[in-house]
Amino acid sequence: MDYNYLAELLFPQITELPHDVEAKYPPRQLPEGAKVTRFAPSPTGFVHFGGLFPSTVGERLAHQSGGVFYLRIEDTDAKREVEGAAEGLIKTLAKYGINFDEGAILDEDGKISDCGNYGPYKQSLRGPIYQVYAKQLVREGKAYPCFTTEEELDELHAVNKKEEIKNTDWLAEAEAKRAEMLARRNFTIEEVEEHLKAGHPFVLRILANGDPEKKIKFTDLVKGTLEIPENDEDFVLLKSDGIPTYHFAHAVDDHLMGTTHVIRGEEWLPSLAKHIQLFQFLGFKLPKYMHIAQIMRIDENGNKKKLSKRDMGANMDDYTSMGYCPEAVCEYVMTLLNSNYEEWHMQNPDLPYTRFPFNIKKMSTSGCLFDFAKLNDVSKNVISRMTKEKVYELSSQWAKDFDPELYEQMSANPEYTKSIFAIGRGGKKPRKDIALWGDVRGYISLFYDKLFAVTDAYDEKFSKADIKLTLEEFLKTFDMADDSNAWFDKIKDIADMLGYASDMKAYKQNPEAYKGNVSDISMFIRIAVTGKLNSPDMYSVMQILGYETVAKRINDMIKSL
RNA sequence: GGCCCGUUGGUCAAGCGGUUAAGACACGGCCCUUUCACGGCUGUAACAUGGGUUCGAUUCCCGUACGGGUCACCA
Repeated sequence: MDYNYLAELLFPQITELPHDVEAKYPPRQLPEGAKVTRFAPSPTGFVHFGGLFPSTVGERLAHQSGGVFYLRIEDTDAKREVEGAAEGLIKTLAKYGINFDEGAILDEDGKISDCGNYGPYKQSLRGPIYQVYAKQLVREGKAYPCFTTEEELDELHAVNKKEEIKNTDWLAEAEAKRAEMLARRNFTIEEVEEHLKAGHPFVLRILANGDPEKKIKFTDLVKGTLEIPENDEDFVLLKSDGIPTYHFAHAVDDHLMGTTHVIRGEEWLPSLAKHIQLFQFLGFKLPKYMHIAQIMRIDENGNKKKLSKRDMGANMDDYTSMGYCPEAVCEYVMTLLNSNYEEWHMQNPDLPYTRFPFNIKKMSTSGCLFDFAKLNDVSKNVISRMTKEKVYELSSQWAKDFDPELYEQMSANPEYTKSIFAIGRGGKKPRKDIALWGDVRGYISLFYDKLFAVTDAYDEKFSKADIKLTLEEFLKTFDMADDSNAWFDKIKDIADMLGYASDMKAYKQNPEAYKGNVSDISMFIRIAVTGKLNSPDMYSVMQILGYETVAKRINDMIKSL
């Protein structure tokens, strides 16, 4: 077979040779040890929590080593592409500190444009480049055209749709595939010419030379040493529209763009043998690989499943609407990525996570479950460290978009709102009431007449007369000028007067001697003033509310009793 | 079904041939405390399983079970 002739037949329009292309992509001039990584999403929707993992790893590794982190858009499947997804992806990623040095970026108009010398960074714009290498592979007898249509393949295998794959007769399927592959390899130049003359589309397949009985020893930076069977499948390089498949694009792009470390999910492990073979055929140096474990969820049967699109917590945009700080999410991601992150953070509570020495060796090899409880804990700590100004700024920003009623109240008097956030803030042991901005309403609504409501009721074991008396007595002597001790002494006086213990120690020694204790008296007042059984320090609350409001709420309660 | 990967408390996980098998989250108790939150102390709870190798295996090897991934002109 005259492969040169075949190559001309298939790609008459391609005149460049691989070395012409190589000349346009000179090796990068980077310091020793600098890593070049990339994030390469396909623009098919929102950023997925699972996508945050490889992108965070890539970003950290590149920037920690003085290397380059770039974005490549893998838009080789027009059918699945979603309008505007790439733009959304970039914006969301930026929110989580994933910033690119190079690649597809947003210009001032919010449109995608290229930045850097190794582009284009959108695969749909790189068609001719792939074809140069495709043609070369044909010349070398390492790839061949296949005119079998998709429909014919479907018929041949009867089943190859995802849903039906479980019920497949696997042995028969394997034999059929084998036979078909051997048959399609036996073509003549004349047949090819006929097909082309008739205008039939073709896909370009690799001529696999692997023996699955033989194993390749391979070292993955996360998974360690792996043994995988050689590839013997004539997988598709170029689809019938001339656009490459992931496999081919991966080899050509990562080679040309100088990627040193390929970071991707472990779902790619099964196709690794294909990639190794391709790099070999193409004469490219294999990059280092890191296959990172998937994030899991629990399904209705209690089994772990890969966290996927529809799942709670998958869509990063949901974190924004729920009101999680990106910083908290990033920290949570770090705790999952590097097990010693928390320890480091305890020793360096004031340093941002970007200062943490991220270490590949500390990465887990098995998939972990997504845990909202842990995220909330991390998040509470992050927010508790913020100043009241910061909390006001971020929470009102959130409320503006997601809780307009709350926003209206908060922003009407920013200083007032900040004073609420000041309660128990600062110092060594700050309050941790807020995990996400969605918690803010519940925490501060009592401070706004429009949002205030009495939601907790008095326990029926207390007499209404006592409650009423407490409220009346409190109001008689309530003075905004009192300090917290004087203020509380007055409450103690009421307790004594009504036969409730004002001294907790005395009460504990002899509870039968009293109707209750000062905490009950406090509670009588608390429900009237805050509407709830639990609240932040009541003295502080009253100081913020002011005399008028406190008095009004107490009087309202007295009337309702 | 083939191939690949994985398996330490409910969750995230230290460990890398000899440990009372860390820590964090969650949960329970106690203390502090006018409630809550914070903080302090404390408790329950784990090496999937069977064989080897070894003086000794959570750690190394093999099998089994279980879980996950993948088997497209999708990435």
